Amino acid sequence: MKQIENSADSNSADSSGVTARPRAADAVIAALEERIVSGKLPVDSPLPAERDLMQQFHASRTVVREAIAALANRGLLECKPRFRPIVRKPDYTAALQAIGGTVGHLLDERGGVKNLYDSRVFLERALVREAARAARREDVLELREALAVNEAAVSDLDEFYATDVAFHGVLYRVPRNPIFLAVQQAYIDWLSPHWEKMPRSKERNLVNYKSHERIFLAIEDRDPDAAEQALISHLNAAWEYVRATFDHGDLERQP
Amino acid sequence: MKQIENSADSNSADSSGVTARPRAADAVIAALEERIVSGKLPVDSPLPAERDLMQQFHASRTVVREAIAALANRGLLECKPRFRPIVRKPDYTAALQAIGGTVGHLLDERGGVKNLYDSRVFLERALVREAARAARREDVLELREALAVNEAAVSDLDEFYATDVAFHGVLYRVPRNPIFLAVQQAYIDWLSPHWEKMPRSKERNLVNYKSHERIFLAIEDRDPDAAEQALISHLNAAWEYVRATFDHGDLERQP
DNA sequence: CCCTCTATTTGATCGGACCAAATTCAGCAT
DNA sequence: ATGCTGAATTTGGTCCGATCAAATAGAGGG
Repeated sequence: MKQIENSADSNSADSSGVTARPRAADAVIAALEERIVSGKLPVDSPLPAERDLMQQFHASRTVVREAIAALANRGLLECKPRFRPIVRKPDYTAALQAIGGTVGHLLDERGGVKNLYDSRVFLERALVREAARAARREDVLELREALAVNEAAVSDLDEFYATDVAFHGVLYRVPRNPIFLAVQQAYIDWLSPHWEKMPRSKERNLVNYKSHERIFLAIEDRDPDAAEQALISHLNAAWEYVRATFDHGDLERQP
Repeated sequence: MKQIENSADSNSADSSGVTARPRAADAVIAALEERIVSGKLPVDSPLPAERDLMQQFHASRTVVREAIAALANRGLLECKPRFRPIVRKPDYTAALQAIGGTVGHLLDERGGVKNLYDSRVFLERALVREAARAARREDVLELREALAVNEAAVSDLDEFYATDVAFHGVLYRVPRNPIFLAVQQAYIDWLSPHWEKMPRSKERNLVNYKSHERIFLAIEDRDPDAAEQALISHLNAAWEYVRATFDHGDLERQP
């Protein structure tokens, strides 16, 4: 049983004690949300026509439409401009992608990129430590394989980045927590636009590959400290490279 | 200069090569977004009336309204039901709060809480290591202070949780990266609802305080390994406690 | 049975209208 | 002049009906 459940969209901020009269759309939103999460509306299936929904909910087209928009923004519906909205159940990856726009603005501020990159370094430090400590045999094998693919792509300026990402991706998979997968995807989505304008070169790729190799060897050796050190060197060097390439003010840290 | 910049809401998924004809609202959205980020519309000030906007943008009320809804969902506007939308510039904290609803659903799935909690443990392990390695004098002082406050609240069943959060909060502040502050807030927002139904007791508080003390001492000693161990014991014990208290299926991990 | 062309459905947008709450502001009391 | 009260006006929330163009379904031909 739903009680009040106001706030059609993300923001509620009910500072006043009294809950403002909920908008009519909120009821439709809640009803549709229930139908979606309960499975009455199957995932990946199209939503009924708007004119149907307004009859079912005894509501005007306006509120139905508003509800659809709200649910779309929450990720429960995916609507392409002139097509039927598709029912979706967002996972962590989708959730983080949903705030990509906001994060994009934050990255434009001074030190925005640095902040995000620092957090990535911080997380990956912990990831390599964990990998060195607790990676399963299969993880190590996967990492070795990713490393080999990475080496093979050193001369391929277009492919190397992908294999680079894939190598790091193995690290994110070790804890076997879907949250980390989503976080890596978020880092890729948000950081790579700022990375791709960086000039690529075979020499640079070789340096990066060597770093990956050091990281892998440390993990294989079950040496968390060495792995963390290798990772730090690797990512710091990469940062310094882009910083040297085009030093905008937006690279400095903003505390 | 904006080029096309379609997709009013979060989801774009432009799998087809051709960008679908953007909706009329998208133009208004882009225009308003520009005015907001550029500061033409001052933060914390109310948006012009809808009827004004429809004249300014030469658009119908429908699209203006839709644009407002979209921007609200992006966090650039904060609208209370019958009031003027307020211009906002969301930070990382607001961005994460915006996906609270989605995460809420993910937490209801089997192992959802466990996944999130595990990620928290993982992050805080890295945080205490970092604190032990690089905390400034002022950080240590702050931590000591937070510890003292925590101890003083052992008998106060209502206050202890707050001081507990505050103690951990100091750890999140050490890297001086606003992202971590936002992440902690997210953990609090998303996890505490699942925590608060846990019975509180002075004995339990004392145990937790002792754990905090061990963590603090290890940090003060500049011993990352000990700090990490203490943190792990602390959070694992806390988890086992809730697990023992009410073992729902939704606690097991979902890989 | 598959492809094509037409008829229908449906999403997007518009314009107008109504209501109730919010805001403004004039007028009155202190 | 200052502050308070209530009416007048503004404004957001909601509904209705209509139009248009694209999407979809269905009929007809190869």
